[in-house]
Amino acid sequence: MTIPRAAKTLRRTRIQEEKEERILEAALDVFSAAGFRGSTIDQIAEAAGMSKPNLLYYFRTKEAIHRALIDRVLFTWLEPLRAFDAEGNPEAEIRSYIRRKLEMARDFPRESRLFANEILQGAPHIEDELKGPLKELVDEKAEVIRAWVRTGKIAKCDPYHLIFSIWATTQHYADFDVQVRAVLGQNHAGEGRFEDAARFLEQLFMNGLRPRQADTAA
Amino acid sequence: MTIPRAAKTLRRTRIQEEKEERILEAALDVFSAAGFRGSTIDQIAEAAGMSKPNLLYYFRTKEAIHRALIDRVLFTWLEPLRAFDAEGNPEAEIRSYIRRKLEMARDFPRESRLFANEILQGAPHIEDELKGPLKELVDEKAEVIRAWVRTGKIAKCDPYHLIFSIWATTQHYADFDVQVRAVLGQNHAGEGRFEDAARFLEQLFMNGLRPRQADTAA
DNA sequence: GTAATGTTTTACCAATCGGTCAAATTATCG
DNA sequence: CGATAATTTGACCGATTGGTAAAACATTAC
Repeated sequence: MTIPRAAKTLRRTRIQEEKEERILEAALDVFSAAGFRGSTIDQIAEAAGMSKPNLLYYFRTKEAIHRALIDRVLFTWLEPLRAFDAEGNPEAEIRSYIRRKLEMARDFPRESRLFANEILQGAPHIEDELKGPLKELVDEKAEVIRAWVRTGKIAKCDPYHLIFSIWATTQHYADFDVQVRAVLGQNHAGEGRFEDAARFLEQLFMNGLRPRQADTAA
Repeated sequence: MTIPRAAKTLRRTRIQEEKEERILEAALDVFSAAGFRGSTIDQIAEAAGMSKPNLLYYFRTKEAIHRALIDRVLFTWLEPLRAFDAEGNPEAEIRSYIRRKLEMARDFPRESRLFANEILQGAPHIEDELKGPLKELVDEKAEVIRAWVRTGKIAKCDPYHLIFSIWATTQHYADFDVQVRAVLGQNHAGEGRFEDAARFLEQLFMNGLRPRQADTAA
């Protein structure tokens, strides 16, 4: 008598690990390109090179695949923000945060789109993660930035909106890639747009946040 | 013998105008919240308060609804960029462009999400609009910005990435609204976040783009 | 080897999808 | 009014959806 679902077994077999890996990889492709509702189990199964019932042997529902994928990707995704260091030089920290986020937009666009799709459609599956871990992390880093403002190391500004603007500008190059390509046209076809973007954004934020007379006075 | 489709009649009746209006309004609700593939005709029909066959009497396919909606919204959506004036004062023009875009994110979030969904998923229905009218408009305005840079009125920077960064930062407040709310939490619950964002972004871009010694020299 | 367990496939299901059809109903016009 | 055209409805269709059942097949442990 066989126990029907892989989840029931405590010890995971080699095959289980391999197949789950393949499924999550395929699911990232599909979910990031079409969102949760727009994706089908069949698409994921085909991308993973297995039959639908076979896939459902490893993940019982579409939601289970999605949840496993989110859980797996979220931690890595927040890595750059976590690396934001209170002790470091403000200018260098912000600059390297921008660079890291931009590198992630370039190297992991599917992950970016996965979250973008999810949030855009009201975050029905990750509301808790946003209000919990994410908020706490941002609150913590906002406090760091606020301290920098207090000590006059950067211009007076709202730390939350500073973080939002870095998220928005960097992730834009992953999430809205087709638009960026369409507007830039053939002449900027290569990956050069990421270097141009890095140059622009670093300049914008560095000059934009440099402390000015009025700040230290107040 | 009645001609089966509303589209066949040359003269549009009062009822046609009213119903098409209601359908497009409902479609904006549904498409902006779930994307094209994630939306169903039934959802739109229910939101419009009519039966599915009745809706299909006015628009023959789901794509036709979507197309009509895009056509209708796109022009208005580009209005702020079109208003960008070469003759005006650079600082004032950029500042008011940011303000206008932010107002649109606040007042027309559904329109913003409609396009965001579309572009995120590869822009399958608006590729032509991106590569055509949008690109041309951006090219034109980029030239204006480039002229400002040449005459030393603003800092040396890539005009395309400047435009992208304004799009990204302002639309962020519409497209990623749930995340912004989740992170800001209850204490910033009201609409105050838009004013805070406006203050932050104006400061960022004004200071970030102010011409510096090195620019005028080069 | 063989028995137990783990994996895959085939066939299937009910619900939902986009869309059609013809008949019934309502508005418009002379 | 009556006739004609415009609108609405309910019943329906084939395809696709998420998911299941059970048997066939493969692997592992002893």
